[in-house]
Amino acid sequence: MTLSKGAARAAAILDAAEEVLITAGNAHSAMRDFAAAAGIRVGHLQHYFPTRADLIRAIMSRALERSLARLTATTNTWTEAASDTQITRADSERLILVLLSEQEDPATVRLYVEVWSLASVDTEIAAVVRDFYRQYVAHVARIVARAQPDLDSVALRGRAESVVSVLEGSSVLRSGIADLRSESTDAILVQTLQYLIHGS
Amino acid sequence: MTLSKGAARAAAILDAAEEVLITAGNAHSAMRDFAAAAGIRVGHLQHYFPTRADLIRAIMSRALERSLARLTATTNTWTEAASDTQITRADSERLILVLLSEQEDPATVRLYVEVWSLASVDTEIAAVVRDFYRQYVAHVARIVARAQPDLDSVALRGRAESVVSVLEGSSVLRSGIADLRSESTDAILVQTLQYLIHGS
DNA sequence: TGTACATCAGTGAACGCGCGTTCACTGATGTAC
DNA sequence: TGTACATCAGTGAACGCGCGTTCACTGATGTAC
Repeated sequence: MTLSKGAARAAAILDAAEEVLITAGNAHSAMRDFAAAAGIRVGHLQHYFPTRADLIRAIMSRALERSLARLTATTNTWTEAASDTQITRADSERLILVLLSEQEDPATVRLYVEVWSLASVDTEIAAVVRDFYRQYVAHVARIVARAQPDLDSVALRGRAESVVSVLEGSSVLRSGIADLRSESTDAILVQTLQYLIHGS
Repeated sequence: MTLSKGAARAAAILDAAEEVLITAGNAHSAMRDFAAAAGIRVGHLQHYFPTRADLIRAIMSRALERSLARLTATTNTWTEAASDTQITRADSERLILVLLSEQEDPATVRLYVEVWSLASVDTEIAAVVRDFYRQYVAHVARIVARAQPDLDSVALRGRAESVVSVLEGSSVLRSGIADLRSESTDAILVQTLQYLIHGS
């Protein structure tokens, strides 16, 4: 589908602004920076995003939606048709490796950290973030359910939340923030996630 | 030990400033806010912390040192004398519950998130943060070593980093950011951490 | 014990700049009849 | 098919305020002899 001129420009603005946000951080990026990165004037930027908060919110919610879409796309590849078929350890290992490899990208982690920081200050972003994690956990719970069909919903939820905890935590540890990345740790992380998804 | 007048004031400034930082966030707290919270004038604040960056760095490194000190204090309670005695599952469970309960405090999590955000922008803070995690992981590795004396250093490091990952991730999930907190998840988190510390 | 002087603690006003936002405007694109 | 008008895309300058920092200053505390 082709976007209208306005929608295409809005998307281009978000692309450019997201990059600015990733490199400079929320505190150090100004409307003038966003506009310059998009190759337009500030007034024009405001034509699409009237206030700075509007722009930041748009960047963040788009990024979170994209993360969810990517997760869904990844899991869909190994299930084509029936969504109630059992999941093998090989399936989940492939998924885990995809998720971990995404964390190699510093930009993604940077954006997540800014989102967490903003969520404490901007109630609209806070709502979007909570909703994102709710969906994220629900999706993982469905995966766990297909690995361990006998678990009840409370146990599924617990395991799904733990899986997401491990992933979010390791994204911080493995990123430049803590700068701790080693193959042996990756192996144990995979093992731990398998433990959660498939049981002991 | 009693502090000199200057040192006491500096500590009081840091206390007040930390609270401002926690409630307003780095982006929304000004030198005037820090000064007002400490009950002094801006010029006076600058007498102790010449620039804003100096103040922020002091807040952050003090907070991280405090975290490490608390961890050390907690583990020391169950080992009094000999540091090479084996650790029981009861010992480590107690430690885990202490660590998880600290995450109940929104202020701690808020500060961590701000530290992560700042580390991407301020190279001095980045160095402090990396050092903090290095020490944190090393400490946890020593605990794991006492639970599984037969593991080699690579395996210890992997397990320690995974433990810290789980803790950092769950702090995000359990805080107001994702707002996902349930007893069933706590149980599985404890189980997962035990799995890492004591082996399967 | 007293005096002179340096250093530290604290005040208060001002500077200058970067910021988000406002506003009046021009040009391009669509739409009704 | 042409014209009139509304809406959308985009420009450019200006405003006003909040910010970190500077600076000259006063009062308190310490220290040397």
